[in-house]
Order: sequence, then structure tokens, then C-alpha cells
Amino acid sequence: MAEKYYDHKKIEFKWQNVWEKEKVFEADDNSAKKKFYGLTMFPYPSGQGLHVGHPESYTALDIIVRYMKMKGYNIMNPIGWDAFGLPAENYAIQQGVPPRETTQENIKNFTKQIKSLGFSYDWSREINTSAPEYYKWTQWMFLQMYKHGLAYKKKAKVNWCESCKTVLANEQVIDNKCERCDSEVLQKDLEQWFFKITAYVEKLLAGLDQLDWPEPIKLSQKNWIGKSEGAMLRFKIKDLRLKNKKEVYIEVFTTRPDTIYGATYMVLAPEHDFVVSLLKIKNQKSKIKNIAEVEKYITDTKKKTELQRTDLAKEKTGVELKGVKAINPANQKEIPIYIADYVMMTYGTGAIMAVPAHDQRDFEFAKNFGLEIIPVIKSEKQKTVLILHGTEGHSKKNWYPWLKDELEKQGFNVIVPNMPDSRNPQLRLWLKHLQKIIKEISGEFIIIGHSLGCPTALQFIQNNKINVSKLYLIAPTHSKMDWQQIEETHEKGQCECIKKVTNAGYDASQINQLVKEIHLYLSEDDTYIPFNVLKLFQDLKPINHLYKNKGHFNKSTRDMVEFLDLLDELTKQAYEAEGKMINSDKFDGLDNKTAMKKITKKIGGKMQTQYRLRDWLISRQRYWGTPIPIIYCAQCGEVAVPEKDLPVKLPEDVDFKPTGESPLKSSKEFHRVKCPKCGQSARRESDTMDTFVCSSWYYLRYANPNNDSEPFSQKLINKWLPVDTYIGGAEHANGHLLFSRFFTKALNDFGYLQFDEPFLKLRNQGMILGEDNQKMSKSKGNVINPDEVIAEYGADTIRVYEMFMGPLEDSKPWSTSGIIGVRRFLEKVWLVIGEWLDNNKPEDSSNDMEKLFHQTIKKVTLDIETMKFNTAISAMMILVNQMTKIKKFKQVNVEGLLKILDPFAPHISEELWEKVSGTGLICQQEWPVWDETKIVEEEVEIAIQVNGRLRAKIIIPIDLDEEKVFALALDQNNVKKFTDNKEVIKKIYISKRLVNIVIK
RNA sequence: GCCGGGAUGGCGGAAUUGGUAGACGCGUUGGACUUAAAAUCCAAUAGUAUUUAUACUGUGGGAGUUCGAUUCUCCCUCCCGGCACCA
Repeated sequence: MAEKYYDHKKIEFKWQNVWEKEKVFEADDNSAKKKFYGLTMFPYPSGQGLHVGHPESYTALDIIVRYMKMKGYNIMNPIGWDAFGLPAENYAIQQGVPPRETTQENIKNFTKQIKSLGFSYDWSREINTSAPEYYKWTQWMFLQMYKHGLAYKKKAKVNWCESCKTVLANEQVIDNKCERCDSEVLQKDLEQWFFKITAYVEKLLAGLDQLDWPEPIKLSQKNWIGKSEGAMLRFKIKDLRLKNKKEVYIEVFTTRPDTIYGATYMVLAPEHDFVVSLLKIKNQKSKIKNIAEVEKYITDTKKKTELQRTDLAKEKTGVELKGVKAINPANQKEIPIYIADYVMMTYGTGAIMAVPAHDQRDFEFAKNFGLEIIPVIKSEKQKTVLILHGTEGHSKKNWYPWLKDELEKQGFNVIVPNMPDSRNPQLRLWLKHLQKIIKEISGEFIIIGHSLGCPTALQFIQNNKINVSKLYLIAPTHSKMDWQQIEETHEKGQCECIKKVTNAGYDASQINQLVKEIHLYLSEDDTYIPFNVLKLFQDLKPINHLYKNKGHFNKSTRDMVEFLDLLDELTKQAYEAEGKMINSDKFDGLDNKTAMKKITKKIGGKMQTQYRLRDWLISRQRYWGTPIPIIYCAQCGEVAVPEKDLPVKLPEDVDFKPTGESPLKSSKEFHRVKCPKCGQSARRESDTMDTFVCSSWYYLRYANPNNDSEPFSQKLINKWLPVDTYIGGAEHANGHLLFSRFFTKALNDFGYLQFDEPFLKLRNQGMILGEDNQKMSKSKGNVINPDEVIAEYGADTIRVYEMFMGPLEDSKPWSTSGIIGVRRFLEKVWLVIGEWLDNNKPEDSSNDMEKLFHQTIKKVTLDIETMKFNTAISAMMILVNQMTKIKKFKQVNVEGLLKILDPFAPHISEELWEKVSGTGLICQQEWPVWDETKIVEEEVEIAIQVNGRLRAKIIIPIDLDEEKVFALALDQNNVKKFTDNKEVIKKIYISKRLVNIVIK
């Protein structure tokens, strides 16, 4: 071999040229072979150029595609550019360079970079979403949606910066301020286009089951669609009639119509139609007694962004519509109406019936405003509160009956046993007695321990092993005492109580397992401290750990404060679960699920399904996107641009500087147009489409990219699609991936496609982090430039390294030293084969190499199928390490190694193939098959355990029978050491793995 | 707060899905070659004790199931990603 050293610079460009010249990777529309369509999410050609993350998914797919090609499939592996988008436009605003120019420049750069990595793309199918030849069909897609009623216009909010006079994308809003000028962002209503993705919710949900996608992605889409079943109910407004004398109703959606008897008020979103119209009409407006307050609340809400409004931590605000009442349709009771921003206009009807007893949000609101709380569902699970108090000498006596009374009002079952003095030796007997009582109680169990009742409570839980949902401990402590002092007091035995308590010996982990929620109240006291209760709590990590310092209260005042807090704590949650109906007239006693339908029927509501998913807003008040093909005519109204007039081209004579209007309006030539219907002068829609529209169908265009009479021909689309394997980031779960499914399903319904899912198999690649384990970013200075890596180590090295780093779907840090190992591996391949050639291909006489070759082929083949590329590479490394030792092998095995290496490192494989075989290209060879008979082991090493601990290893013939294996195992010196004079209870033999001898 | 993913030597990771934990690679240490360095090659490399043999500890922490747990169950801690009051 001429070149002794592996010089990637000499070979990589050479083979890239050969592949391109011979059109090796062009997909064949006419082949009879089975097709395989592999795809990665196409890149946005950003100014920064290729990132090391790009080659990761590209290499992974390239390996699969090259492998499938060698397996005999007709491959389609296309590439293109998601070329519309904000950065190019921002650059135009700053630098005055038209987006088309920057984009073209970036594509040129990306192309060069991607080509230098040697991927097997079919460049003849390259697409560019910003090219008129492409966006003509994006517009055509819009028209299909429009024709079928899936594209419509309505008002929606946009982020508006008053000082820049421009609409801002969500990512341009930082802290509710404009990223450019730092002034406050307002919400502004604009007429905007939507795609009715909500019409496909059921189909989108149903389709998920069939897909070979990562489960988290499927789940995420399911949650995103957010299906929930409930009822539509109508609430009448009291003493209010429309002009036509009809009564006024407000409709609400609820998932819990069963709770309607507990609906003690209504809440409307501030944007609700009823509120808006009420404030518009003068004589009705005057009905509202607190109109100024109401109007102020509404304007305040408008200033808030969605994010501020939906901050869960904030207290619930609202304002009553004084003077207007609603009627609860179940019991005809008058109830107040509130406006509050915790109700969103975008979900359901923008109005709710509030049931504070059974909805946590309503509950919190009701507490703030002192509204009535009526429980209408009783927990099927009984709630029992056991109050364990301290010695009789303590002054709490009066509080226990009070607390018992209050809790019973709330539906709790309360037990306050008459405690013996905890210093009393009878305690144990007493606990046993209590245990009997408790055994008969089922349901939720709450224990309150007070003072010396604390240790009793803990002991009780531990001894009885009952599951306690909540444990409250109210323990007195001295404000001046610290932990150490407490301990000292204890050790000196100064306090008898402490000593007694300590002797109980609690097991923190056991208690932790038995108790779901632990709350600890500590308060001032100068008597004694159940010391190890406190210490125990350090291990238990109580959920609510309250130190109280209430000043100079006397004891009973202090107790009152504690018990009020406790009561509040115990009843601070709404009961949201199932149960039996109460306070609901004739429905009382039914279980709530049965009542749900009956009540809905009785009050004339209808069961309905709601979805969280909203329609897809596709309008962008931007230049660098696909123009929406609509014309507005004074005569004919909204007119779709006829298909023959497509594409509606993006004009070049526009001003990019923000003016407050879509940039397209500044182009006269674009804006003013004749109406296609009546010929009168009209104006064009000046908004462009969300770039996600472009990427929702690009995978379809690859089937027939140069067709200029249709987006794709029937023959080709149904030949190539759907995509067999798709690789891309998981961040697109609820965006691109959902939109593409929607498009495919819609086009299937329109009759253009014979399939209704675009991507059969999906895999996500993880993120490549910087060496510091942080996301790569310019500001952190941890960005790795792939060009530099390619220049230094070669494309093959970066490809193999990125696959070797770890599992594809994991995120993992880059390691500059780690890549050296991969480079060494390729150098070894080069060297060992070069040497073998120089020595006239010496053959191996033993079978060892042969076996390893076949094992490796098997491992690599199976690993590619399951995308475990890191272990496939490791297997090849093992083989090559062995080869450098043996140095003699058969021609067929060397060829086999090169073939399995080819998908990973195609350039070096091609170069060595030329030298070893001399015929054809390696990427067009057949994938090698392993011979199972050559892999079979004759002997196997098995482990010998005694009681599950490894004591010896022996090598046995593979088919040795069990009895002989046991005999051998028991005969090992190190085994005898442990089994001598011991009774063997059990012997376990796991074939070809281990023996476990169980002794007494 | 909710949903999802994760935690294994100094580092990236492997482990046939309940069966010998640490494959492979990086790094480190020692040795060979060299005037020397780099490169390359060889050997060692989870920790502790020890003369090897071996023993003990060890897969974020705590419990449990099992002859046997990185793997299954429960509880907890921390990290990463997504979502935001969905009635």
C-alpha cells in the first residue's frame, strides 16, 4: 500500500466527488426494489453555520440509510432548507441586507459544510421553502385548507411594541418587554388566519396508537390535545332581557356537572362577551353598582401577559359584578357573578360555575372573598381524626371538645381518647385497646399529636403499622433553647419526660413509610420538650415545619392560635375526588358518577367533550415568509387567489424597517391588485404564514420536487411516502410533529394521499452539550465548530465519534480528548489492513478470528437495527484490536469488516475497499451475513455463588448437565470454604451463566 | 405546581432486560522504543485491607420483594427538558 499514514484530507473529498459524479445516492423513481425513505428534520440555514448537533442526527440516519441500501432497498434520503424565518429578517432590519441574499449565502455555507461530512443525500431533490417553486405549493396547501373550511379568520391577540411599532414573536418578548427597545409589550387584537386543527383532534389522538414513536412524545401530544369530557350548562341571568325580550343565559363548560348544587357563584373571564356587551350598553351599565371598580379590573387584566396571568403562585384576584345575579339552574338559588382573570377566555366558554367545595381554584377564590362553600359530595373514604393529647395536667382540656366539634361539622370522624398520663406504665395496655378500635376504621386516617401526645402518636403509628395520610404534631419548645441544649438536658436526665419519651425508640424510615404528610408545629413553652421527636423530624423532613413565636400569649391563647391554624390546615383543600351526593335534593345518596348524567339531563345541559388544543394561528405580520394567497375586494369580500395565479410572489421593493404594519404593505406593486372575481381594484392580504406551515408538508415534496404542475404526482407520493424513519429533536413534539400529522390527515381526507400518518418510525436525538456539560452557546464560549474538527480529524472521525459518545437519544457532553480515541481506532484500521496488504494477505489458520468476525457482524447488524450505534462501534473496536494482534485473516473477513464499517466511516471504508477488493464501490455492496454456526461457543465460563455472593468461576463445556455442574461447583476450594459443615438448602443453575448454592 | 426524562469508577458510557457490575473509549500510573520529546506499543487501573490467594464495601439516599436487584415495588434527594389556573 502506497500511503502508510491515514490522511483523511487526501481521501474524503475524493470519494465525495465520486459519489456525486456517479449519482450513487440518487433515489430511483422507477426501481422495483422495496423503498426505504429516511429523513432527518431539515435545517434552518442560520448565519452561525452548522452546529455539532446537526451531524449527530444526520450521521445516525446516514448509517441507517447506507445500511438499508446495502440490504437491497431503493433508498430516498433527501435534504433541503427550512429557509423562511425571523433571523434573516432581523438581519435585514439591522444591516439592510435583503433576507433572500443572507439566506442564499447561508445555504451555500451549510451545503459546503454538510457535503464535507459525506452524507448519502440525494442532492437532486434539494428543496428550499423560500423559493417560489416551493412556496407556490405552500400557498396551494393553504387554498386546499381554505376550500375545505379549515382556514378561517378571526381576531386574536398579538404582542405589540408601541415604540418599535411592530408585532413581536413570543421569543422576542423578554420579561414582558420588547427585546430591542426594552419598552413594555402590549396585547393588541388583530384579524388573523387560523387553521382548524381542532377539527382533527380525534383523528390525531386515534392515530397515535399505530405509530412507532417514543412513548414520551406520544404522551406529550395526547396531553397537548388535552381531551376532557364534561357538560355544557346554562345559567340564567336574573332580571335581564334582550331587546327581543328573550332571557339572557351564560353557558359554562364543566367536567363536574354533578357538583352543581355546590355552585355558589359564577366567574367570567374579563374578556367574556357578556361583560363586554354589558359595559357597552348604557342603561345596563348603570345596573352595575361598582362600575368603576369593574372597569379598572378589566383594564388591569389587559396589561397582563398570559404568563403573568397564569402565575399559579399569585393570589386569585377578581371583582364582583354588583347588581347582577345569576340563577343556579339546579336549585334556582341566586348567586353572585364575579369577573376574575383565573378564568381564561380561550378554554371552554370563558365562564365557569364555581364550586368552591370541590375545586381547589374556586376554593381559594372563595376563601379570599368570603363566599359560601357548600359541600355536595361526601368522600366514600371515611376521614378519621385521632387526637392524642398530653397529660391531664396541661391546660388544653377546653380546646379538644371545640376542635372535635369543628371537625365533625366538616364531616370528619373524630376520636379523642381520654389519655392516661404518658408516664403511666399502663400506656402500653391503653395503646393495645386503641388498636382494637382503629382496626374497625377504614378510610383516610389523620392523627394529631399535642405536646406529650406527639411521642405517643409516633409510637402508635409504629406499633400498629397503620397508614396515616396526615400527621400533625404540635410540640412545645423554648425559643431560647437550641438543639444542643436540648440534647444536654436530655443526657443529664434533668427531665423525666424527655427520658421516657426517648426510650420509645422511633424508626424514622419506618414512620416515613407509614405517614404520607407530616406537619410539625413548634411553639413557645417553658416546661419540657419531647426531644427526640424533634430529632426524629430532622430525619423525617416534615412537609410543613412551622416555628411559631407568638410573643407573650398565655398558654390558652397560644393553644387557640395553634388549633385555629390546625383547623385551617386540615380544611384548606377542596375535595376533588369521587363520592356520594349530599345537599343535592333528590340526587342525595347517589354516587357522583351516576348523578353526573342525571343532573345534566334534569337541568337541560348536554354532555360534551372539550379539548385543550386551540386552532393554529398561522398569520405572521412579517416579510420573510410565504404570502397568504387571499385578496380583499370591496365588492366580493375575501377572495382566494386562483390556483393558476400562484405563486403570489414576495415583492422585493419593501421597507424592512418596522412601521407598525406588515412589511408587505409597503410594496405598492404587491399590495394593490385587481380582484380575480370582478376585476375591481382590491388589496392583497399582507400577512405571511408561520414557517411551521412550510415544514408541515416538506417531506411530501421530496417525492416529486421538480413537479411544477402539482405539489406531487399521485404515483410518486404513494410510492415513496410515508417516511419510514424520521430523526429529529424532541422539542418538536407538540409543534412540527403535530402540524405535519394534521396536514397529512387533511390531505388524505381531500383525496390527495393514500396514507394518513407522515412518519411511521420516529426517534429523537439528544443534545450535544459543551465540554462544561452546559448547553453550547456563544456567550459561554463552549461552542465546538464542526469545520475545525473535520479539518483536524476528518469527517469519518467526527461521524464515528458522535455516534460513539453515547446513546443517540441521550444528551451528552463533547470531549475534545475523547475524540482522539476514535481517530486512533480509524488509524488502526488503516494500519492493520495496510500491513496485511503489504504482506500479501496472510491467512489465519485458527478459527478464533473467524469467530470474532462473525460475532462482530452480528452485533453491528443488530445494533444498527436498534440504533445502538455506540455499542456497534465498540464491537468493531474489539475486532480491530484483536486484528492488530493476530495480523492474519481471510480476504472475505477483511471485506466484511469494511462493509460493516462503511455506514459509520464511509470515506476510509471506500478507500480501503478499493485497495482490498478493487471492484466497484463499497456503498453498493451487499451487507454481510453472519454464520451462526461459527459463533457457537464450545465452552463457557460460569460464576459460582454461595448465597448470592461470587466465590469462584469455572469453565465448563457448554452442554455439561446440571448435576455435573453442581458437583464441579461444590468441589471448588473457595466454595468448600463456605459450604463446609453447612447444610445446602437449594442449588440454582442458570444455564451458561451461574450456579448459586444456598446454605443455611 | 403538573407532566416527562435521568443519576453507574477521575470522565463519556456498557451490562444478554432479575443472573459474574464497570465492555469499549478517554484520562492516570508504570514499562519498552528514543540522545530527548512526541507518536506508537505493552501492562495496571472502582474503593478499602492485604504477600498473592482472598475478604469486605460499592450502581444518588432509605426501605421492601428474591437464592440473587444497576434492573422490580414503595418513599426521599438532586439534575435536565416541557407545560402553565383547561373549569
